[in-house]
Amino acid sequence: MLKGADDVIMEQEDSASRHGEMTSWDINDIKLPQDVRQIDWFQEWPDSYEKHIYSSEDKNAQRHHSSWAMRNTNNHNSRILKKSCLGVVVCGNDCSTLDGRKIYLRPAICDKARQKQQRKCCPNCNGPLRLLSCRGHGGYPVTNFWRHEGQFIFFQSKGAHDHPRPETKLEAEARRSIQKAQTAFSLSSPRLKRIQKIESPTGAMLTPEALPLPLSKLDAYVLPANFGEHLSKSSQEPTLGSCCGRPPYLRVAGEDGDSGEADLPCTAPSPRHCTHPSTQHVLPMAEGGHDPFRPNAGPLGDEPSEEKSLLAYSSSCLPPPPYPVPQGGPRTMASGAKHHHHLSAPLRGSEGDRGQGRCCTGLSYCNDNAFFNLYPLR
DNA sequence: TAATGCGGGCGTA
DNA sequence: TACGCCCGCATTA
Repeated sequence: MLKGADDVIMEQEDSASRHGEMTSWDINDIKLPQDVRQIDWFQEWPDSYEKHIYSSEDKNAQRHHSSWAMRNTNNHNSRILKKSCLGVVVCGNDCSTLDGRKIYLRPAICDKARQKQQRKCCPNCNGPLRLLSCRGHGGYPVTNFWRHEGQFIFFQSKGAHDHPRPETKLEAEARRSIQKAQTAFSLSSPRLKRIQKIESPTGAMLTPEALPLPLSKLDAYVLPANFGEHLSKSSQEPTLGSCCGRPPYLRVAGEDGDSGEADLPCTAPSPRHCTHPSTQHVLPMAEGGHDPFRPNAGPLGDEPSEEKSLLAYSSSCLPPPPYPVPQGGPRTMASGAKHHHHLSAPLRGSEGDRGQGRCCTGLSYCNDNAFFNLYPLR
């Protein structure tokens, strides 16, 4: 079913790759070819030594997008934009989810944000996070070059990523959105506050009844429509949240004055495996390969609505193993992933941090991070 | 708040 | 000189 779509996409990619490989230009050439017969589909995961020519109308190309975490690098050449790969953020404990998947988070692009990110905990086991640097280009990070010339945008990558793929930008953004939404939710729901006040100190779970309304409201103005759709189905799936202590939505109002960004060290006892039941709810990205950049709109890739739709977010810690994997497309993922009132389910089953109080005490941001991982969307 | 782009500046090969 | 990298600033979402 999904396979067919993937095959088509793969063919498009192959075509794009072949086309790119056949080009003889170099990004540093004084003059780049202007007799381009065929522009390429936008490549979300360019790897190795690839060259592509995109339409200048291609929104993704215009924005110099990449699902790799690429940061701007000053090459003192205003004509050629250079970016270098930041690698991937992994769990310092090398933990695995129940189904054996590893944690591969997207490094924050902003230096400051990245430092902050590294002080946070593994969403799966609360262990320390570690930045796995990219060394795919002669020991240096893989570099991507972008150059706008006339109707085209020339892209060239140098080096082959020697690390797994991080979550995509949209996945990372979605995770943050969830965190914010969750924070707003916890701060704006008097009823929840009251319950939190009563329950949280003991680590006891909220009653499921306390959530539906605020949650649906949250979905309405924070999450994309289809995002809510994802969530809705999840309510039917049994989940337990006992691995990392209190679930994210149980943060006590005012617990961290910094909306969940407290800089507290990870206190997890280095579990090698976090057997959180819900980690089985893994988006089968490897199969479908969610790919918001896929050319479902053609080489122009001008799909703002598609881009904006945060549908089918997999758990941020659950990238598509084994990597690299074939890229899929929005269509392929649209059929899956529906989680929603799911949030209420763990409330019942979890023991909270009563028994593991030290696991995540005061680490609400860990739990925020864990949100997506514990309740991945399908 | 973070992503992104730009550009100055420094160190190294 | 090219390259990698750090930093600060401005803009944008």
